[in-house]
Amino acid sequence: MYGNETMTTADDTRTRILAAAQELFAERGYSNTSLADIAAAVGLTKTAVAYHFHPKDRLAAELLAPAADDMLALLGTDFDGRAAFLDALVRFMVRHRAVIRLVMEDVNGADDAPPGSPGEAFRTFRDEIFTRLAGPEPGPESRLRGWAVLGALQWGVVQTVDLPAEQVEKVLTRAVQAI
Amino acid sequence: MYGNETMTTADDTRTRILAAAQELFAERGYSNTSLADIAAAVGLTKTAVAYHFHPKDRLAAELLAPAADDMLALLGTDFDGRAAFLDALVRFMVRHRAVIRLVMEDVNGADDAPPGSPGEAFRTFRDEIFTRLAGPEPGPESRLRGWAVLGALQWGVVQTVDLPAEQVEKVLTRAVQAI
DNA sequence: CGTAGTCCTGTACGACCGTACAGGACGGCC
DNA sequence: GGCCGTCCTGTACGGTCGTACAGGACTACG
Repeated sequence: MYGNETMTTADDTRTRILAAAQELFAERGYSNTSLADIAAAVGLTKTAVAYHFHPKDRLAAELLAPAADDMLALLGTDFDGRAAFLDALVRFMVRHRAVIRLVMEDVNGADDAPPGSPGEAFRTFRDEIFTRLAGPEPGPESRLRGWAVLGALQWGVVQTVDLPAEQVEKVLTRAVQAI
Repeated sequence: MYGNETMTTADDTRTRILAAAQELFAERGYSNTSLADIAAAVGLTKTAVAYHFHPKDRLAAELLAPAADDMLALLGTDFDGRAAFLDALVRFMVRHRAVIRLVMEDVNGADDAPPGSPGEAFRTFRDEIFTRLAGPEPGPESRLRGWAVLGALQWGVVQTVDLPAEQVEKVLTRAVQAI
């Protein structure tokens, strides 16, 4: 080992990589963040990062794993009334605000969704959430309001990661239910 | 020329390239759209696209030119009351909804803003708009509401390009003023 | 007819991306 | 000591990006 000082070894580097990647993904997006960027933020080479997380997807997948569980729970349960669903949605968004950008946007190139790909589940998630918000075959006004809610939540949650979760939750819940 | 049929020549290709680029930028983002993608959409080679718009930036710049004028007007004028400013902001967003994603997001890599670059003006624009919305040195609640408004506008406007502008304007104005 | 200018293709380049692979430094275990 | 597995570096490959450049097809103009 390097010395008797507090050592930086083991899979602690994994978590450091994950933390750096989370931050960079949040501010630049997935496809605009290279392995070299992440490596530089942690003080390693890009091959070292690739060693721990083999395809680049795995980084996103690992970051998204906890959110994925809550996603299924959110889509699986029946809420009585729109307000209840909105509450649960806000809670979900706030809880995973550090990776919400990955959920809502790119993961893969944001276009075609090769079926069975990791990012495919997330785009269908976004659409599913939208359907829950606006209903199936929504009219123009419902569509507008639905997207407005999603946009307000995403931006509100992403740009205020430094604020306490309860406060964000409270304010956004009220804002979103007013839409 | 090719024949006596309606000819596709001249700088009409320029506008076709612009149209295709606008659409692709809107749905995939600037940095995730290559010259080859645009070229394929118009039925040309990427070098042909590069011939008309020399650095790639120029494509974005040309698309953003009309919005840039309104940006300056929006920031330059003093509105009495938040409602009046919100009205003007919604009008701006709806009018340029086809390129709002470029205004709000990437144009360049979305990170550092090399001073004097084309995209720099747009990030400072977003921040300036936010300051107008939330005030200077805003408290947590104002920050949250400000970003929620911007998010609602962006998503609402981008995802409903097929709807008539007046309807979008009306619904979003009400939604945003409720936040 | 010749010449210039416009529009486009083909090819090639350097930079960067994610990935693969060989090898080195190191600790743990026999 | 010898050996193996883990963690990391260095190098290299194929692919894609934006860009530069030479040349061809064509029209317009003298």
